Amino acid sequence: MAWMKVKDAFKADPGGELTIKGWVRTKRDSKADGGLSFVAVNDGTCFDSIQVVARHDISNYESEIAKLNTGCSIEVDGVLVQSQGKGQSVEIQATEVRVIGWVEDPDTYPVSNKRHSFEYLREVAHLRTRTNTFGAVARVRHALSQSVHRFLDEQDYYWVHTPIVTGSDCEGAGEMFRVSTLDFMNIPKTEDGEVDYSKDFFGKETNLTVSGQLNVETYCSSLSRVYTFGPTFRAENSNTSRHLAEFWMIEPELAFADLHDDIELASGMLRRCASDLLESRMDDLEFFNLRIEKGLIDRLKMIAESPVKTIAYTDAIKILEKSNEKFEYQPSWGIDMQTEHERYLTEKHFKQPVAVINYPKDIKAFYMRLNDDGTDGAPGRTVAAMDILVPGVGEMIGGSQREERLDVLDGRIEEMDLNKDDYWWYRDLRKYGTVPHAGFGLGFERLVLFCTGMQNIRDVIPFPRAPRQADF
RNA sequence: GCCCUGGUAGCUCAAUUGGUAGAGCGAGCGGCUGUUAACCGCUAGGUCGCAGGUUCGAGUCCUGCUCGGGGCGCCA
Repeated sequence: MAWMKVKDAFKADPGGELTIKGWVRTKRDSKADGGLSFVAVNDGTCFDSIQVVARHDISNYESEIAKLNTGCSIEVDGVLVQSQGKGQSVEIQATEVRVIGWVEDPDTYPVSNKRHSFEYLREVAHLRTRTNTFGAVARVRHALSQSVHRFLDEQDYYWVHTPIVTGSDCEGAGEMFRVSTLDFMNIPKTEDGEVDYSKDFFGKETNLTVSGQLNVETYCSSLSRVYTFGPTFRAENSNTSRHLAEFWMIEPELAFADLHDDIELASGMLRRCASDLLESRMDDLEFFNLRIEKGLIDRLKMIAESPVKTIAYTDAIKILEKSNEKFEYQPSWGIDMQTEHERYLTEKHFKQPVAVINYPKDIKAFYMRLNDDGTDGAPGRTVAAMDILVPGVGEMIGGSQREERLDVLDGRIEEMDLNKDDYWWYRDLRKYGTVPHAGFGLGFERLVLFCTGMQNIRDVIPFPRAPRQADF
C-alpha cells in the first residue's frame, strides 16, 4: 500500500487503500461492536491529526493496539472512509496497525496528553515539537522563510552566504562571542603581556558575526541586489522575551536606491509574508487565532493589504509630546526612543506597522547616510535611518541608506572615534565606483512572533540560545 | 546589568495566626460509550529547589546560593 502523508490523506478520495506513519496524539476506546479504538495520528505535515479506527478483530488489538499511548510511533494500513462520527470528515478504517516505537514509561512521558506551560516545554525542547503549538510554529517558521526567499528571488536579489566567523572587529552591532582554539589553561602572551592571537587558529582575533551587512555591501557593489539570511550572534546580556544570543537575520542590500526604496522593499516583504501565510498555512493560523492571540488573522489580513506607514522621527516625537500618555521617560528631540514610546506609536496611535525615519545622527551608526540640514523640519542633523515598528513586537526592522560619499564617511568614522584602517575594504567600495545604496536587517524570530502571536522569542526558534541557556 | 516575582506529586496549582501536605489534569486498573478537552470508580505517586539558621516544632520566618518567569536597558 502507498505511504501517504496525513495532509494528503485528508485530500484523497474516500475508498482508497493507504498507509500512514506517525505518532499517536490521543487514543479513545469504545466497547461498541465488540470493541474498537480511535487513534489520532499526527505526522507533522499539517495541523490536524487523522483519526484511525481500529477494531477488535485486528490480530494485535488486545496485545498492542489497546495499549497504545500518546507518543507511540505507528504505521497503519487501511482504507480512507467517510467518518461515521462528528469532528472529522474522513478517517482511516485500519486493517493493520504496526507499532514502531513504544513509550517506555507513560507516567513520565514529558509531553503527555494534557496542557503544558511554554516555560515547562522549553525544558523538554527535544519533545515540544510534538505539541500543537510547537508543530504549528515550526511550519509557520518554514513558510515565512520560504516566502522571504521567493519574494527576493522574484525581484532578482541574490542570496549571499556571508561568513559566520568574522575577523572584522568593526561590525559594531553589539558584543561578540570570541572564536578561539587557544588553551584556556595556557594562553600564549606577547612581550607586553597581551594575549598573543597570532598563535590562535586564524592567526588573529576572531568572533562570531553580529551582522552580515558590511560583507554583503561588497556584493551589493557589483551584483546590485543581494541579501543575507543566516544566524547572527550577540553576546549582550539581554534578558527579555524579544532577544536571543543566536538569532536569524535577513539583510537585503540594494544598489542605486535610497531610503524610500528600502522601506518599500521592507513593506513589500511584510505584505508578501502575511499573504503567503494566509494562503498556505490557514490550518496553523486558525489555531493561533483561537488559542494564542485572538484577532491574529485579521491583523495579518490588514498587513497583507496595507503598506507600512512612514513618519519622520521629528514628527513622531511631536506626536509623543502631544499625547496624553504618561511615559516613564519624557520624549524630546534627540533621545533614542524607549520601548514605551515605540509601542505607543505602533499600538495606540497608528495601530499598524510604522516606519520611523530620519533619526538624529548622534544615536545612530557611522555608516548611515547624513541628511541635509533641516530634513523633515528637524532641529538638528539627521541620518537616513529607518526603524519599522510593529504592534506586539516593537522594533522588527532596522535599516538605512548607507553613506556612499567617502569624505563624509571618513568624517563620521573620526567623529565616532573609530579606526579608519579597520574599515579599509569598506572604504574601498566608496573609492571605486561608489553608488547610493540602502539596506535593512529584519529579525526573523520577531517576524515569527508577529505572525503567530506567540509571546516569547524563545518559543519560535527550535533551540534558543540566551544568557545561561544553551541546552540541547 | 538593574527592578519585580516564583520554585510543593509527571504537569498546573492549593495549604488559614509556624503544628511534619491536598486538588485538578496526566498515568495504571476496572466500568460505560462511534469516541473526539469523553464520562464514572479505584490505585499509585512528594527529604515542599539546595545549604545553613531561628524555634519544642518550619512548605510557612531569616541568610546565602541556584534555577525559572515578567519588566527595563542594549538591539533585530
